[in-house]
Amino acid sequence: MKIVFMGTPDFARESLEAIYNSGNEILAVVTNPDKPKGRGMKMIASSVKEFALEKGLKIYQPIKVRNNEEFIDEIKALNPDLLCVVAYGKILPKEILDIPKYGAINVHGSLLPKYRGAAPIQWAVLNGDKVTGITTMFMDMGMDTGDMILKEEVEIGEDETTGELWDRLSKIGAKLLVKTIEKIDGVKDKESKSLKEIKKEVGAQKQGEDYTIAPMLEKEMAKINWNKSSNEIKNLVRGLNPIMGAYSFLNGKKIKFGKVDTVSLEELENTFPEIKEYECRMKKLEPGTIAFADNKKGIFIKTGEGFIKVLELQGENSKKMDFKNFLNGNKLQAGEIFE
RNA sequence: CGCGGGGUGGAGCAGUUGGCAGCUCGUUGGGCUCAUAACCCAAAGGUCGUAAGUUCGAGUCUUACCCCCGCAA
Repeated sequence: MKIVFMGTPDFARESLEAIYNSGNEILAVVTNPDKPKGRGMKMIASSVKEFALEKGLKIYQPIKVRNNEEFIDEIKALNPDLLCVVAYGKILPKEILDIPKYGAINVHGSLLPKYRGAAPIQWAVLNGDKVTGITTMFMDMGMDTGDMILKEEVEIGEDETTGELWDRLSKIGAKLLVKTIEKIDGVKDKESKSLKEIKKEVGAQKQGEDYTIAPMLEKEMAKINWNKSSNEIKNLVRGLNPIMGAYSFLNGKKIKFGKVDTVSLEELENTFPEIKEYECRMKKLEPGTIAFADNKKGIFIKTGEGFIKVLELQGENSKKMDFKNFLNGNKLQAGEIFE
């Protein structure tokens, strides 16, 4: 199969690499333009571009694709069999989706029709879902509304972060994409068939109507609301790690949380037997209050319902570290309150 | 030239108006203990990022350079 690949971040790179290694021919790679990024705002190439450069693949980096005749003509001239889109970052117009003979396919990081949209993986973790997955589909004009081809379920670990799940899904997505390509390639006499017939033979299924949307994450949501339950806070921390990072202020300083775990009052009493007599007082602590800061046992914070134990955190201008190291250099007092 | 922080014993940090280099943890040895990651005592370990300058004297002030990190995604 002669393929044009479109994608941008590391998530897409896995897929590109898998196609590259699968023996299919990559006619061109389309990725977002380099962006000023990082310290000093240096221009940084996307992960996909890096790989394409490494392998000497043809690269396009259009600033816009809609109404970009020149770009559209170039893709047309390549005469691709298939267009593979993985986290490209731009909405593609119909005239591009219609170019390839056997359609445009997409890898999406959820079990469609759940979590259509920009941040499916993040929302699965934020919502504390136990299961999510990968879906491949034929693209149409809607946002992740195309007919589904293959699906693979993935369990989400209780302590898994968005970053970890992201890594796993990018590999599964790559595998599934290659399988999907093989499936389309396996259709007999496909040259003489219409796209509609091919879809039918591949077994593409319409999505149900019970869809949900996973919109882009907003900056404000990263601030921890201590009145929420321990579980909700844990999901927030997991879901925003390592992107954005859930944070809170202590004495005017921003502290980001990398890893936390939920702790019930009972578990806290087992850890600190001496507090049994103060049980009432512990219950009355204002959410956000540091109940204990012990360099062996952890940092314990009261929430709206229960407590959380902080395992990994990051101070201002500092890097992420475990609570032990953090407490060596930063003095936290029980009774101090996060805002 | 996007904004900002920092380089001090193995780790995380403090170091005041320039005057013998400190804290917490870890490491090693010893003690206490039925026992311990707990407790007590002791020890080792730093040419304070590099180079130059100011000074009687610089971790601390000046200049240049190297390296690292945070914000933003």
